[in-house]
Amino acid sequence: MEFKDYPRPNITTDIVLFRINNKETENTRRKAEKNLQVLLVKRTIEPQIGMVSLPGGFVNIDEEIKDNVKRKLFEKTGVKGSFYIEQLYTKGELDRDPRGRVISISYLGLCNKETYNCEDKLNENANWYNVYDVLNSNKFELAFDHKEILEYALERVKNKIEYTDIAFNLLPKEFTISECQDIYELILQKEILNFRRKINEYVEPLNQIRKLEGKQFRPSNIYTVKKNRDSKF
Amino acid sequence: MEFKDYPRPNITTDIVLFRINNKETENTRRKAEKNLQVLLVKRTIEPQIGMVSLPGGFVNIDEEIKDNVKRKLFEKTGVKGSFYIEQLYTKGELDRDPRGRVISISYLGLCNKETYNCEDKLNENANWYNVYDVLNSNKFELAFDHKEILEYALERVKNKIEYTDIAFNLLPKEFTISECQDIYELILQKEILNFRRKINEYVEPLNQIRKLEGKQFRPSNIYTVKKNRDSKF
DNA sequence: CAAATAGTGTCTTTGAGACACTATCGT
DNA sequence: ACGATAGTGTCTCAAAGACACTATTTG
Repeated sequence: MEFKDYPRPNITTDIVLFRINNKETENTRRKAEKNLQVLLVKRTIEPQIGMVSLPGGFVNIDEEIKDNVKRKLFEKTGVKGSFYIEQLYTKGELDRDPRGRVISISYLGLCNKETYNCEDKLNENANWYNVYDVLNSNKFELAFDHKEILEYALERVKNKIEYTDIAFNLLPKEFTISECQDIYELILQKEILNFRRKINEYVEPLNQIRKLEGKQFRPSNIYTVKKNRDSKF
Repeated sequence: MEFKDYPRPNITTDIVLFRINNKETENTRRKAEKNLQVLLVKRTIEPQIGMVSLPGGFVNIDEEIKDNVKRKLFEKTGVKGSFYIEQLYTKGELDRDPRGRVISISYLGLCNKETYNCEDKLNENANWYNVYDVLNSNKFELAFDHKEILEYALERVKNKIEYTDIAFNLLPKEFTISECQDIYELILQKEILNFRRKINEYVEPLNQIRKLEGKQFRPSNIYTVKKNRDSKF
């Protein structure tokens, strides 16, 4: 038994992949440049040539959606790995792509230097962009409705970071409380008091210290995510 | 400029439409039969004939997704109206439909007797079912992966009811605190203390009283949803 | 008055916020 | 000692929970 033939919409995926890329300066962390980045591709063909867009592409009829997300991500940007992804939203407005009817299933991804091939070079037109620059300045223009999707992804992270442990997907296995706090403050866009205490139930100290070369201040403990705590997710 | 032709997956929508249908008994509300219901359709054709399924169907290439949800809902069940709907999740596993590749965009709907045509008769194979009966007893078998979608919808409501005002979409414009509490308790599946106080910031008393015929107890005030409170959504 | 629901008062416990304090490194 | 970050102690205040109490209806 088969379906009858009729004109079908195109199906694509798009992924909003975030990473953190903070740069520390001289002898201070406070003045560090704090960077929440998203992976985008500069368009080299019409329509919307020259604009940046989320990596993604058409879903084959015999391909699982998640496999398509990973495949297209690699083809367009050179990035692969095993990082956190979750479905975001499906957009299908009639006029969202001038070429025809396209329904796009978007995904949110969170990676860190241990969960993707960060040593490899990116494809020619792929680049990591500061999220807030992309959203707020008009130096970069996002193709199609990708700005909307990016905003939605950021909103999702902003919400879920408050009641889940997704933030840790942006951190390597071992991290300091300050590194973790940077992430929360970057995403929530505000200073957080008593962070150490709030995050305490989620983390576990290894009994190791991380000394930073040439930094003249107290080294911090190294922590990992606590497993088997009673979480809702 | 057009897309090239290639084999495309089928796109459908499915809607999980909830309503509340409590029956009061004799002279008491406490012992009332409390009913959270979902609208399902008995399948009359293969595959999975005889099972119940969520109303839905194929998206036309020139049809907005939300329009398709409403259209298919009406065609399959006879229900129409202007009630709350939101997108739930898009499922597209290769083997989820034996007839071929089907990607389904599911929606959650919440209605009440004022927001849909409840006076009209339902289509022959459509019916309202108690949600917990459907999920927990094995009297009803849900077709395809619709049980998973129904569980997901219930989970979504359960979560959002705690931090949004979606619950009020299950109530008519005017209601009593007890009616409202019934909904929260039905969905969260637990008794709630101090409910009146918790809901207070969301509701506003009209200065009217609802007397119930033959009920020998204090009549309650009538409330509406408070507008213009500073909400996040 | 009794039965049943509607609605309030108030005590206790818990957790969030503010912020001062101690600890530890390199120069 | 100083500058910078790491980490703790503790006070205050507001929200959540428990539960006893009052109010209003009809038979």
